[in-house]
Amino acid sequence: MKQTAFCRAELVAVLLNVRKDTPCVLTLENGQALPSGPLTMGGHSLQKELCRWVEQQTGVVLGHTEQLYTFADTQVADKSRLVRISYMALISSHSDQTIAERSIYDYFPWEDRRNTEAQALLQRIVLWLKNWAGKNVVQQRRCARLFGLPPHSWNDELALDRYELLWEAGLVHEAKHFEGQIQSGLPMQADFRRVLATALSRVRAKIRYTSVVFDLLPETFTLLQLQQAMEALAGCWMHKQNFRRLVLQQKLVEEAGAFDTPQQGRPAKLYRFRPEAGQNCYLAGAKLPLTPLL
Amino acid sequence: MKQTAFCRAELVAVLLNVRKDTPCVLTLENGQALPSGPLTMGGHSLQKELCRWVEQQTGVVLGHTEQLYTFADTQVADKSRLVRISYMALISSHSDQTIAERSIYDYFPWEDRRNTEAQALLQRIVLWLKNWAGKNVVQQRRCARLFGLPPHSWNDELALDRYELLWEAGLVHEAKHFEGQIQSGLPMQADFRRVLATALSRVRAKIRYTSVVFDLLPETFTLLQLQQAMEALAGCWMHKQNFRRLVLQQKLVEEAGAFDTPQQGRPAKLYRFRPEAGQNCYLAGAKLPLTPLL
DNA sequence: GGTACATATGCTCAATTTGAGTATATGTAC
DNA sequence: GTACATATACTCAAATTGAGCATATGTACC
Repeated sequence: MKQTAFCRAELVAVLLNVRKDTPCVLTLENGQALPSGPLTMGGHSLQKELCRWVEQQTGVVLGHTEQLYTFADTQVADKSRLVRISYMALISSHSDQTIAERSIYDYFPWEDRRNTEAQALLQRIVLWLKNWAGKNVVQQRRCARLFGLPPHSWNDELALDRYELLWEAGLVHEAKHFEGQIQSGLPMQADFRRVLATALSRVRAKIRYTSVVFDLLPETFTLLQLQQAMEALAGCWMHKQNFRRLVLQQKLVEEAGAFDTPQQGRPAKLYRFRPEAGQNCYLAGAKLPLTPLL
Repeated sequence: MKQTAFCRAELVAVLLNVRKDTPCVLTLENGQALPSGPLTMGGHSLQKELCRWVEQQTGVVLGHTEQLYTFADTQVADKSRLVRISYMALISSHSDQTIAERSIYDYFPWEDRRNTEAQALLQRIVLWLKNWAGKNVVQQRRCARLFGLPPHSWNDELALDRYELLWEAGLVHEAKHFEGQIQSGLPMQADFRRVLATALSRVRAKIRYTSVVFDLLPETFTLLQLQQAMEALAGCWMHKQNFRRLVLQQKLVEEAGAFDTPQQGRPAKLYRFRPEAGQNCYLAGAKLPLTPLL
């Protein structure tokens, strides 16, 4: 075994947020970077350190926080290692801090299946991939699985895998052999976009079987707001009545006793999350209660 | 922001394996440690580095490998940070390497709900916890949720959370204020047992909705073997006929054309995993097809 | 050959859960 | 009070699941 290596360590944060029907991320440097900073010495857990540090930097109070992934790049300059520990944190959308946020889908347009323009882009991507895969059956299958082609159906949780595939296929700016024909979302510095893709995959998986969506909502909310948050994150439409049934039957929420004050239409009841429901709610078994494709 | 901190970095590996009906882990130092070593310099990805390093050390070829969690302990000696990046890797049970393995349930006896002795232990743990929680409603609820008391049911995926709760309650040796009344599984050095608990939780979650179980099985296997691997990991019995139905209906496997040669009983067909099935199989929606509690 | 055993495999059926609607209620703006 | 927009209630067939019984096919031993 080789000698112990000293290296630098950094924390990277993906701060997520939902504004009405858009999932947002806090970015720096004109949308090209995620907040990050060196790991300091001291007796705190990484998680606590991150929270404190983000609060100092942005004034934002973090909700659910979770570690994503640790990358270890080799620095070209001195061949030393740079360890990047990435975290995802959810911010309640009621918090009125003005922070520079962008839609996650600015970076992954193909992930928003509610947007018809983006779906046209997806068509072009798929064509390119078909060409890229050529006669390689393994890659053909991979493309089919990841992009929901014929035998398969679209799986929103595979956002990270899709990004990695596009990277390999040279379809994103960060790729080594980028081929610039297709407008494939905003690029970011370093590995940041990959970290963001990791966060998207993770949060999409987690909203299904935990109560993390509620960390993105204000204290009280309507069922429509809840549904919109889910739709924003999952990037697809859901069946309204069935969604309500799912939520109410499981007693995940309780009435807050007040009503919404909408611009139009009948005011909706306000609800609040029932902490007794705990972490394990099935806000959608494995499949989301989708709306039928038009 | 403080100055950049240099720190040491280590890799830790949880190597998992299933022997008939027991989930095993490769350990060192008489079961007290997990294989670990310093992160070396060099241009490889962490994952590749880990694989190569484990192969060198143990001669074992790794199947599915995945990052678990990164811990950052503060060293007492010089106040520097030690970053530990932990990985879980699955080993096909056909590999005939003789490696020193222990049952995972030696470390977490309460997690094996197939074992009646262990369930007696669980009774005692729950009593202790009730006493520990006292009148603190939050902790009472937490205990109830994690240990499947009245309103809740047992959730095998919460192994990590349970370990953390026991740690806080001073019921495991590693805890700061350990109270040694209850024989609560073998202890390990440093954070290793926590890393192992992370792996257990992770693998239990993953076998439900991905094909990782197959990485633990030999090339061809019977449906019973598949079921036993699931049962070993989940720590509970499953309904045989319904399990078969689930697997066969989804076409996750194909007949290998040969038969098992058992000691007793009718020989079972051998199957092999169908790679076309891809990663996303629902080997159990959210709930496992359990056998009714006698 | 036949009996005991042990496991594999096939099949049934009621109870739930899901998918996709239709129908009705209750607010605002004009 | 009419148009609109959204909320909420309820229905019903299809699919999935939970639990079980029945039958098939092997070995070991008399």
